[in-house]
Amino acid sequence: MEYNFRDIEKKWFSYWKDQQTYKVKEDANKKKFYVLNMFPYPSGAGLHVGHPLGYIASDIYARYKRLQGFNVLNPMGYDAYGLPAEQYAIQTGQHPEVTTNANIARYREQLDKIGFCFDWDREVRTCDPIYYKWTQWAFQKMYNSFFCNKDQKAYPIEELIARFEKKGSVDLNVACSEDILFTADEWNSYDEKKKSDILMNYRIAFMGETMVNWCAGLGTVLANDEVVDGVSVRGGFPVEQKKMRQWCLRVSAYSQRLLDGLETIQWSDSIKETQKNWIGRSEGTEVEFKVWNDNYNENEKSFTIFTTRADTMFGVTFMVLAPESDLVKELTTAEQKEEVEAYVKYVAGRTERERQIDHKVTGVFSGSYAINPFTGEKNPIWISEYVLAGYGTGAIMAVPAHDSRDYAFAKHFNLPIIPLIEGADVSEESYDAKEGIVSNSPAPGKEPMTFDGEALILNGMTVKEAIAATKKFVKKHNIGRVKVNYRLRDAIFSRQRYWGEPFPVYHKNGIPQMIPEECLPIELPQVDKFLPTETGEPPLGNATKWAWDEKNRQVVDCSAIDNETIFPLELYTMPGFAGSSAYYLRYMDPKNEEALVSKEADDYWQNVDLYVGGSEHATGHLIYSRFWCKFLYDLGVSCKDEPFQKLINQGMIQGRSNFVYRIKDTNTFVSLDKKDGYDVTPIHVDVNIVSGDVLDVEAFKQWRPEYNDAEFVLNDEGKYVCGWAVEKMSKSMFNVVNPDMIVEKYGADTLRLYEMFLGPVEQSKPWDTNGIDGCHRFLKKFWGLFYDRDGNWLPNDDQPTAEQEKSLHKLIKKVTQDIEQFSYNTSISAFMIAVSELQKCRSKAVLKDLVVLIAPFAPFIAEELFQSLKSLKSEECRVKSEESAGGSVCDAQWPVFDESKMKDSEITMPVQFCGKTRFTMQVPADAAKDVVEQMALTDDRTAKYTDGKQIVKTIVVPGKIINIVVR
RNA sequence: GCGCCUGUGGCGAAAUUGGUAGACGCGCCAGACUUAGGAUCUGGUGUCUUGCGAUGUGCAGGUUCGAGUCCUGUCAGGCGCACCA
Repeated sequence: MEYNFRDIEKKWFSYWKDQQTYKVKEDANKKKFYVLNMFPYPSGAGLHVGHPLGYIASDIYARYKRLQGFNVLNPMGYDAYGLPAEQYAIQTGQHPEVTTNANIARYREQLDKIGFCFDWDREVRTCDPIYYKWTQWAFQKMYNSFFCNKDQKAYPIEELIARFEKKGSVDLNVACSEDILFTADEWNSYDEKKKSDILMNYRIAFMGETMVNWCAGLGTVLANDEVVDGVSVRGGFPVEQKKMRQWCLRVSAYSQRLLDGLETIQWSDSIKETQKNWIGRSEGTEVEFKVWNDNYNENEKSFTIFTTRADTMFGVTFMVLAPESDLVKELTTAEQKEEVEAYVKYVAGRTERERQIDHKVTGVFSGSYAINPFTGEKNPIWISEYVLAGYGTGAIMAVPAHDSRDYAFAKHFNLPIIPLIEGADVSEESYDAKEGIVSNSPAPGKEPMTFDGEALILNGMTVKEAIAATKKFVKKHNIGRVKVNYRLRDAIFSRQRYWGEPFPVYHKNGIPQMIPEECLPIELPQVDKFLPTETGEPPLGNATKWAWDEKNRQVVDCSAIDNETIFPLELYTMPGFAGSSAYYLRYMDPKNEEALVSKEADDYWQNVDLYVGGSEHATGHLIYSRFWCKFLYDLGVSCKDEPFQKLINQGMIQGRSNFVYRIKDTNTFVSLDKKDGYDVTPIHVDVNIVSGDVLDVEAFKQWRPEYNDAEFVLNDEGKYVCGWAVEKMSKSMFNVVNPDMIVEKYGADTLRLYEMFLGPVEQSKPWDTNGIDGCHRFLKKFWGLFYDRDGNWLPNDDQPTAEQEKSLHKLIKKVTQDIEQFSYNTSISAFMIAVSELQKCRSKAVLKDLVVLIAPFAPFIAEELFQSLKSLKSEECRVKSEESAGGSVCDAQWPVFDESKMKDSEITMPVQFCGKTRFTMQVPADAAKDVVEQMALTDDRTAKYTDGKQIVKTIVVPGKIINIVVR
């Protein structure tokens, strides 16, 4: 009987659906395992063969874990909000919801064909009000929380208010946008608006006037990870820096926890490294410098700089302020005013992209000086764009001898350079390394400043020691403080778009107000246009029913706004990462209307054990999700403070394009191997009419009208061979391979097997349909173990031979190990070997284990054969319980590896040279004694064999002894 | 510039702790069965050499009885960060 994958796959797909085979419930008697894929954005193009790669990898693991007796949660859903649907809506007027739903339906259809064990009852969609209710809820919780630096934990904002009422902001150590000083009396005297403004400074979700990435092309602000090289990731539109009032999340508060958490999770080094860079922790020192100029006497005005090189205090020759710094205005003297203003204007006119690409040395003198606290010298204060306003204090001390940027600046403006490290030559370039012995600190013959009679002397110390000594000194004498800086910025949390979660916020007399929790969700209103309004408001400004009736607690028509009881609702929407940050929690309890996730479900499922997705989310989703999780952990909603325990980044599947070669100015196409000697133009040809790089000539003629009368120069075998290249998989290259077509031609099991056989899951590789026949043949051979060509059922009650047992157990060991390590390609190789070894095996017991082993990879064929084998007695089937005795292969038990079955004629023994064990080798058991005697004769290099030949190395493999004769 | 990763046949790739390099698959070659083969089966297939044999994991060294694997340098490709003080 033929392996009829079409009937088999159709049959078991409906069976699994009818039996709800993949439905999971919390079960205290079973250990849980949570497998998760990054949920897809349902784009209009549908799935190509690259998309399911990660899903297949995780599906195999999920099925394997289930066969091992775990209760496996393997859900799927859709990240349904996003720009493409909205852009499409703007162009066509089609509501994004309509396109999104159509795309989801298409995705689902494609996914269903591949045989995943998803529990679709748990599906979530980020655009579904019952889902985004909890996105809005989490936002409100963040709004009503602040972050205590000392405890490294979020608390309710009420606790902060209570503290303000008692003690004001004195000695406060909480995460904030800026330090604000006020007493309890002052606080209590403030009006509601003032209090609200101050609290915004501390809330975890807050509205702030910040520098944002404004993308005019998209009409919205973007987060830092959505901008690359000064242009938007989506669309590639230029992005400029602009100060705007936006909702933000105080992600930076969690910097240290985000960094520490990386130590507790099993992610790839490269992703961890990327996140570490993005968080950018740097330990340094803040030092106060007093200002000296015509306007200020000494001691009147000072400012703070941040440095990681406290050891270089004696090498400071000038100071630099960021052009955007508030200090610029204060420190510019009257005579420099004009020049400084011109410079600041010039810098403001430079785009982010320009600043990133060319690092011009520019700057202007402010007219003021700063007094170095250690030398007492007056250093000029300059203003330059190479100092960033957003990092540290926006002001630096410049040490040109030991910082390349300061060096370039000093050379350009002819400022002094003082070397501080013994033997450092700074005549050509700066010495940036943090190595060497400090000198010139203080310079010979110069008296350093004293503090309570004590002076800082660093000469003779190593750089490391000098940094430590300076830190200690600075702290002791209150000149500054030890400070840890992070590069991680707060996330801009609002977008000027339509197709996103609306904020559960209304504005009352300039003060944002939260919609009462019990009124959530606030649903996205209907609009007739998806573009910004004529007055420049975001698209939600087009909504007519978008006001909040405080008294009746409901959304009402905008025309009713009276600013007494009815107020306008927020016009911004949330960004894409809002809905994707905590979706993994929602899968645990997707229908709960009372909570994001119930205590019981959260306690049972905890967090994701295995997360599979692309590495491109390293600085986006994977940071935001960790932040969100930590916040929910502080809140007591999640019992884990890391969302994803183990992360696998599947590689990208690139396209493999095919080319035909048209002879210039003709409609004749020449085969690849004949093209030399012709002047040809390569033309992309649809890979779906090419098989094994051989063009289907007739299909090509039909492909495009202009090729109807094409002529061909074929090769000697009468074939047209195409050229090929690896490119991105895209429609325009005609190299998109659709999984449906593969399933139609070869079946889902073959597709699954082949995608895994292609190479390591984590590696990027081009899709090449050419090799797929090998996997399909393997499944046919596998089928052939059970049915002969005439359809006779082959398995019987024969006892397996020792050889067959060995083949099986070798396979069990290999496959089990490989799945644990995600080396699916090598386990498929092992299957191929095992199947050839077991060609003659008729033993049901062995064949049954084989079926269970293949089930994670090729579930359809496994189910079919398993059901056929059910004529076996249930204990032989090793089915776990009576009630599931008639059940699916999914409920079978993973075969147990038995070391004793592997034992045969070989043993492992150590080989010694000169009394030291050099290596181990496998030898026939009965020959062991013999070999020991032979090896006992060894000296440092040679071993003598009984026939008198000199041998340098003896490797014994099963059955034969290979001697390598010494040269 | 700094940090991380990867370099193995015509192709995708294997190779416990250093121990037969190239498993397995594709492709290719030969043969069998065929009217036929983009079906199936069998055998072969790193390179050079008629053969014996030599040689071979980007390149150059080193450690070792022994290196794809460890160390140093170097080249190439990829990724991340990037006036972050």
